[in-house]
Amino acid sequence: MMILGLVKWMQPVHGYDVRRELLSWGADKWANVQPGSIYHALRKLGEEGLLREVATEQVGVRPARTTYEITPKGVDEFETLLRDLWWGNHQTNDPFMAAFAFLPALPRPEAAAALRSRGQVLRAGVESMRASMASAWIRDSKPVGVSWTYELWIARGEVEADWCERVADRIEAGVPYLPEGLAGRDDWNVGEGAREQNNQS
Amino acid sequence: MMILGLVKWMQPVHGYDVRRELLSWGADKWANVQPGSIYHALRKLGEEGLLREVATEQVGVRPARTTYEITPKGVDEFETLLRDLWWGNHQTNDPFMAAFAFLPALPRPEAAAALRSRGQVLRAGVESMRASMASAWIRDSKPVGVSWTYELWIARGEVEADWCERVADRIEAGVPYLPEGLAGRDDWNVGEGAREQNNQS
DNA sequence: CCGCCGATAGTCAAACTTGCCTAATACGCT
DNA sequence: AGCGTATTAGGCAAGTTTGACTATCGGCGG
Repeated sequence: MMILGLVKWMQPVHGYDVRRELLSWGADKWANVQPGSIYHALRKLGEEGLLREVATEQVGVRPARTTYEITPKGVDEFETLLRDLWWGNHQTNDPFMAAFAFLPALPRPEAAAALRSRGQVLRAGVESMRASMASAWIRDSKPVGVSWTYELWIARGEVEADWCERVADRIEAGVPYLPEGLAGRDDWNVGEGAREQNNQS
Repeated sequence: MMILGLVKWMQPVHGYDVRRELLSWGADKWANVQPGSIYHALRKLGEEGLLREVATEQVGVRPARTTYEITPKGVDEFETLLRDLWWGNHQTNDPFMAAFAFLPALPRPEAAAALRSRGQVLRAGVESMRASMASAWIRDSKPVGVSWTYELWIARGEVEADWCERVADRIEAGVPYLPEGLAGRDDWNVGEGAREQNNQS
């Protein structure tokens, strides 16, 4: 969990602070940390002895907020986790790749169109990140790591947009989905008109 | 869920078949579908009326296996989901990016070394995929989509390896993590030797 | 002055995942 | 023939994640 890292960084914090920071990083998109998970995670880390409750102040009639702090054991665990992530190469799982596996399930024109659209969206994203990086706000008020992250996203985005267009070209050109010798229908008769056919495993 | 798609593709199937296919795709790595999830998913899809139980044959004393088939409603749902994934641009969430956000928590030499290592691992992966693509087995016995997928992974891998090396260079060159004007320590005094210090948020 | 809206903190039950377990048969090895 | 291991199917309880919800206060437009 990277909640641990945040607590370490912001030292005495309460859940809501963590939530805001996480959202400001847009971390709900690229880490799997939705706001709802935070409090549970904090409590669980507390039970494991990685965090320690520091105070439980109450301002007015608002819900009491509990402040947490990291313990030495927590620091240890955090560094272990961090090194794991930095050194290990964990496969990134991409929902689009999952969908792409079902390529033959879409009519060719639609598949090509979708890919082209995706390519454009990616390029737009790249442009917007370029603009962000050029802006003074990012350069002067955020850690440099942010820019470097953007750089990676830009590079990935460009490569992927190129790929989308290349594949779209092939699909439009009618490149067959299955190799010559292999039995099976080339497309999955999308929509209706599906009759029984022999599919031996 | 992409289980739905598999059932549609392999028509009457029982859970174990789905599991094997999924594993043979390596889908446990890039989709979030571990073998244990499959049966639950099948049952749930059945309850929702997207799948239909076809038979429950029992061979010998083995556990009975229930065979499923997709319903028209299921086909609809599948196509909706598929289009969603093809057209929408869902952010891929990458655990490494999460870890990279904590860059200053690692000593510079280690961070640089980790990045270089990562770069090499990525290049090795790229090479192995290149080899796979060149091999006849892939070309002649798998859908072309597989090769295209590999192509994307190769491109991504290369771009990312380049990035790793670029960033490692910068880290080694001692580029500061924080912009000039900003208060805060440059690194997070990793390891020991951490004494209390004034960390005003 | 009043009502509406957003920010503040956090809870909760439901849904989803996951790793591990069972239990019998087929198969290869000595 | 005896034995160990892999394969075949699938169950299950425990852990995680999530989206929706509560309830209040400060400020702002009308």
